[in-house]
Amino acid sequence: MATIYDVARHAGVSASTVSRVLNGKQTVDAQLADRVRSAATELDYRPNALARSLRRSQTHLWAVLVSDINNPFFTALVRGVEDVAQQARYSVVLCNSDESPAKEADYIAAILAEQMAGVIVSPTNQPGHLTRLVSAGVPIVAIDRRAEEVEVDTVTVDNTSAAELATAHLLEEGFTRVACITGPRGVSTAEERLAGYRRALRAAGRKPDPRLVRHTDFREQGGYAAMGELLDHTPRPDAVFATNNLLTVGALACLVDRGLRVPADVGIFGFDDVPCATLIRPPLSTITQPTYEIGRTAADLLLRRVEDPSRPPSVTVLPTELHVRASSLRSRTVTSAG
Amino acid sequence: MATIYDVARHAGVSASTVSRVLNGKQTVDAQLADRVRSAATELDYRPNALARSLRRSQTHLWAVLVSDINNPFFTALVRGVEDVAQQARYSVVLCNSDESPAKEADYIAAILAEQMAGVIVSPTNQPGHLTRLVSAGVPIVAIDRRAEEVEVDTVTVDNTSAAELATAHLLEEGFTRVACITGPRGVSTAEERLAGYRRALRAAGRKPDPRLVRHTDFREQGGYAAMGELLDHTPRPDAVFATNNLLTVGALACLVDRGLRVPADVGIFGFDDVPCATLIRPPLSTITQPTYEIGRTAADLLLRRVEDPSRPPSVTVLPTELHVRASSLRSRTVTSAG
DNA sequence: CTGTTAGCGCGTTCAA
DNA sequence: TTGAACGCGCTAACAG
Repeated sequence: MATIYDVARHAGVSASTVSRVLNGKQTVDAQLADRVRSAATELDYRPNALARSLRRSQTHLWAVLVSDINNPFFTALVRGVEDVAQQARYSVVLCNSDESPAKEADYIAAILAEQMAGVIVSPTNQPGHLTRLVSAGVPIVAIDRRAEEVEVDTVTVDNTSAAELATAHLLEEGFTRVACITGPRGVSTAEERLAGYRRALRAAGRKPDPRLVRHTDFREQGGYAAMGELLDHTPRPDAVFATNNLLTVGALACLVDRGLRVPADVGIFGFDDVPCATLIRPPLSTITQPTYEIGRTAADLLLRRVEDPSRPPSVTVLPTELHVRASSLRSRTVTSAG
Repeated sequence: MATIYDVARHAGVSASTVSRVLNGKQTVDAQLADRVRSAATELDYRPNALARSLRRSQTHLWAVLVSDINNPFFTALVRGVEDVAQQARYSVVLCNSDESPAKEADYIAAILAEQMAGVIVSPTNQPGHLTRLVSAGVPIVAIDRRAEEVEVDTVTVDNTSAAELATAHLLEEGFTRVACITGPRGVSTAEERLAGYRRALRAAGRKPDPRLVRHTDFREQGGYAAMGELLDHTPRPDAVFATNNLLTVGALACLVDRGLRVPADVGIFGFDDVPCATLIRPPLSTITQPTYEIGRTAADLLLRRVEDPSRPPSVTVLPTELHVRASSLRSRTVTSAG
């Protein structure tokens, strides 16, 4: 690999001049600049990012640290991040903590060690993890979940209201024993969506029944098991609100395996888009989030923060959409909305 | 951030001694080593990976460069890579070329600039792309698709035979106008699976009809459009073999939208696991690949190549599984296999 | 406007 | 066994 000195020699100038030209400093004679540029292309010169970063103590790498790489919600979001990043000449790398605090810690160490220029993260809220990044001055934007301990830019949706709407819809449809399968305690999305579920029940004059609530990990397997438990106990639910796409799929799979009909035996309402939603019968009622926009917005915030690290942290709440389809309709014709 | 000099001062030794201790060189007095280690933990010293990499001209970052981050085949595979990488103390970052040669070029430039320690790639086979990595001496393993131009370690499956089996099954079921929806020309998986389809037809004494073959991009939208075209032309297929999961989903969505029954009107056989496969009715017949194993194997090969760059490139062919389900069964009861 | 000099933080010679 | 000196490739002071 050619270094900046090779280019300098080739163009008959000093290394600093090469550096200036290649970094677009306007204080170089036009003719010299041309010589430098042609020397650079001739030698196929590519600046050593390591050396540059060491000098500037900053890279042009952004990390997107997600809790589950197999969740299409997160991968869809990456697209939005990439589009913004590319325009600002950053590269985006995806890191998968796999819901494991240890892996998250490893990646945070790597992000720190590699001095990455910014991080977009769906926090697992392990004590100290994000603090480490913040105190190192790494620009951070939290997505999906709220970060605890630290105040950072956040892009999220109104989980509580969306969950309330979905649950209210089930109640209005005439379901009387509406269960909720939600994620781990302490994860803000799991808590907020559960809170919305409870609020809807209270608003309808019902008392939330703790026996109808299950906490589990945000995985298909978790949804499957939780649904099974709910069906095996009293009161047996006649509808279920699942607070994430994987939970929805798992719950549905459980219902199918037990030969229960949806929505005749059990109604179901899901959160997030489900892969192949159009192919699943009956069509699933879901709350959807603007995944691409979440990614874009987070990336925009990251850019602004890189420019001005002192700006006060902001919280952006993006709108959700309620899609009522057949899976949540009691004894009515199938309609479609949203 | 504390530097190696801070630690040295704190421990009353020189920076070189600190370096030696922290890199496990055995030539340091035990007592001194202890002092160094406690000084390091006390200052929460974390080596600057940039400086270290600049010096060693190598990072501890692996890149997995895939053509579609939304394809679960690729994200599932990453898990296998991660497990191997973690044990060898590498971090894995995922880069999404999004089937765009320009983006792939950008990421390759970044990989080169950041001097990443290794790359696992599903090549788009753009002229020069991989060559650039190879000539820079970056260890590479190709997955899914074969790399052209360059000879590199490759992990793949026997696409031709698997496709032949699937197509033969459709023919044996009595389908007479079996179509094939495959990926872009020049992509080895698309070509090989198409070749297997043709081989099965010939083996059954049929002449492959070019009007029943469609090339498109490996996207759901592509599968949808291709299926639509096939249905709008003569001869109208009574079965379709789709050579990738997204194509399968797209084709199926098209059939559903047109009110066609599967498999009564049109039979379907897919390649790769389809998300939510268990929830789709009728259950889909598919060829599945050992995604996790592909990731593990590729990572193992990468490790070996890092250790011994001179080792001759190898090709690992992993087994596929044929899962015959209802979508490909003509006038028979629904059974399940595999 | 240009070149010389210095140093980012580390690992690795070379002497001692 | 240890420390001093050097350089990885680059950018940012400082002079000229």
